[in-house]
Amino acid sequence: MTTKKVTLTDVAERAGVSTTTASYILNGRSAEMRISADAERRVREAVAHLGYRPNRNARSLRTRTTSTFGVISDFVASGHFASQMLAGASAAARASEHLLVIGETQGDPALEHLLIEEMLDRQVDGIVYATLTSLEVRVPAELKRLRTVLLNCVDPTTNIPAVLPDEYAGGRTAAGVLLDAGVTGEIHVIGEDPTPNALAGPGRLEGIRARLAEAGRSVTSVVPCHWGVEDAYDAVDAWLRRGARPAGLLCLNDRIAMGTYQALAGNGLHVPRDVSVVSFDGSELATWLRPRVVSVALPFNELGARAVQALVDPGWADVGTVRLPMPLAPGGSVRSPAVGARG
Amino acid sequence: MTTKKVTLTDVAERAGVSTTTASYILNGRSAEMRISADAERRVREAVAHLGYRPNRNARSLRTRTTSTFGVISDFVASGHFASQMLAGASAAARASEHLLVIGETQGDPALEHLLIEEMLDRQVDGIVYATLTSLEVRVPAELKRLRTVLLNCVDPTTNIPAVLPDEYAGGRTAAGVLLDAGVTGEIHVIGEDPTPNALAGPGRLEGIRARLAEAGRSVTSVVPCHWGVEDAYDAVDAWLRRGARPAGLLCLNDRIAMGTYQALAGNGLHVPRDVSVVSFDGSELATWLRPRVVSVALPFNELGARAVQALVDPGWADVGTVRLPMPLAPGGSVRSPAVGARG
DNA sequence: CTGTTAGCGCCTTCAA
DNA sequence: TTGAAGGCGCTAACAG
Repeated sequence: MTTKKVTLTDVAERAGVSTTTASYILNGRSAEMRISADAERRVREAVAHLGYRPNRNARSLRTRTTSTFGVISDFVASGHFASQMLAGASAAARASEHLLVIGETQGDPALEHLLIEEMLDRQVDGIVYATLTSLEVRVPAELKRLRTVLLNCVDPTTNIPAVLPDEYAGGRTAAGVLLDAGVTGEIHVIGEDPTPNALAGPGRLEGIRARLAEAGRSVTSVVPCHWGVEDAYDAVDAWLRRGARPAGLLCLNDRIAMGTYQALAGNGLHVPRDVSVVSFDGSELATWLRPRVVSVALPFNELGARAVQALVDPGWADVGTVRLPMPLAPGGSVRSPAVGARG
Repeated sequence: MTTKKVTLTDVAERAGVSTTTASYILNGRSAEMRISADAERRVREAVAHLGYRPNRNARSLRTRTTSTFGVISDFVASGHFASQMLAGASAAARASEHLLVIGETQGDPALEHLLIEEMLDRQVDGIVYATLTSLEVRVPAELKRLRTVLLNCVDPTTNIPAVLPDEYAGGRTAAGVLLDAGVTGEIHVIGEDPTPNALAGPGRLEGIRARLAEAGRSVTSVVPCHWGVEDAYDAVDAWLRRGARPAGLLCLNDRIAMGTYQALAGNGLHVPRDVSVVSFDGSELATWLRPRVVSVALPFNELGARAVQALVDPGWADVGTVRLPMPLAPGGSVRSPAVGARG
């Protein structure tokens, strides 16, 4: 039973109507066109019997719309981040009957250009331009002529809609956790973002500073280190050996938190008894530490979903820059008044 | 300068030739058709000048091929695994001028069915059916009528080509590391795969057993636990408290290794001085542990790439089941003769 | 209410 | 070596 291609014509024939009528019915315009109930019944029967499926390609040629969005991102691979954005985007796309075609540029502008063209050739209805980490970017010129939404990045030179996490508010949240817990000793920040054009680190730090200032406190020091586990371990270990005695630590991401945990343990310091720790990202890693580290989470799923929604939005052009809140993932890494959950 | 849609006709007109000629030239058939060098030059000039790009949709309607593959997977989101497969697949797709359209089923058969139909409606040239973890599956019937390749799963009831990691060989590798290092005491396995139809755990265990048997050794015990960090911690901690004194530990994945590390540390056991540890997956997590745990890696990128290559392969139907080797990711978790790298 | 007709943009047979 | 013409499957004026 090699299912032959069934066309609208076949359906119309079997139902004894014209393709026009069949087309109207299948596009839900039977009421509008006042198609007879009987014709409709016959067409639907034919569709079911023949197993007819419309050829979207042919339809697209006519309608100039493909129900497909393109997603251009620098890295689809690294960590569960980009992929969670994809998952959110994918779900949102389905909600509006779209499919996603993806392209990974690996940060290569030439490849990026190529992929964008490929997508345009396929007549995608819009493009989500995403970066793995929050970045200030200059989008390729061709995107400016299209229905585009930036995901996890912004281009200050254009007013293309953009969706990204509210890092500043996240920073405030993190600092607030320490304050609410009554941490009175020194509060330090671990990790300074070395990536050029990165938005996360500066935003978080700014939020932290602002919140502390409101309480008449301040960041005692910022320990610089790259955002990797080993980097953080090395930096924090050296720092502790030099005699640092922090009461609260704000790690700018979960990998830093992990390295920090290792360094604290190595120096006989216990979390949260001796030191309270709050982190950022809210990745799985945060839940793997003992005790689980309180982490201000990146809402990746929502980011992806929101970006696609912006693409679908009739008011797309005026969406502007959307900043999504970073929810708090609970843990046992902060002393006293508690932020719930198992440690 | 709102770039108007430029068609082949426009190009032909400007070049002073027929669309036929232009089409031949743009499809690289000018030699075959013995088109005059001058006509070719003029057409290329017109293309460049007009910024012409072929409408692949229109082309597809004619050629019945879309240069697009579909990827159906249960979870695109969870961890960096599926996404690495995607990255590999994406790169391989580009190599053969294809783009990927993705669909995440979340394990829901109804949704799966829907997504497959959506892809078929868009006339994809083939479908990669992927699972996040190695699984024995029953593929939906409709896929059997298509150019499909299974990724990270197999369906023993069909002979659809499949690409997955060679877990058995991986198990042998892991056991070999311990043997080569001269570990003479008890060797235990941590983690027994509770997932029904899972392939990874059983395959790895079988390989481990086989390799040890060859050396006249055997697995002293298999400590059962779910494949999560906390599960492993709890199980291993309790087990150690009961007096276990392992010399070598084979953790069935990296998360288990992490929990195991925590439990060992909590019981005053040092890696690798007191216990040698080897793990599976080769995820980033493996590199974050101190010392870095030796891990038999899942070649996710290659898996994805190979799957797409199989789809492109003219001999697709006869690809059969491909098992890719699991390379060893070095670390400092095994005593003596060393497996290179920083700990 | 339904059918006729004309493309969407491209490829390709056939004839010149 | 090139051009004219038909059609892929579908939608949408425009008649009836």
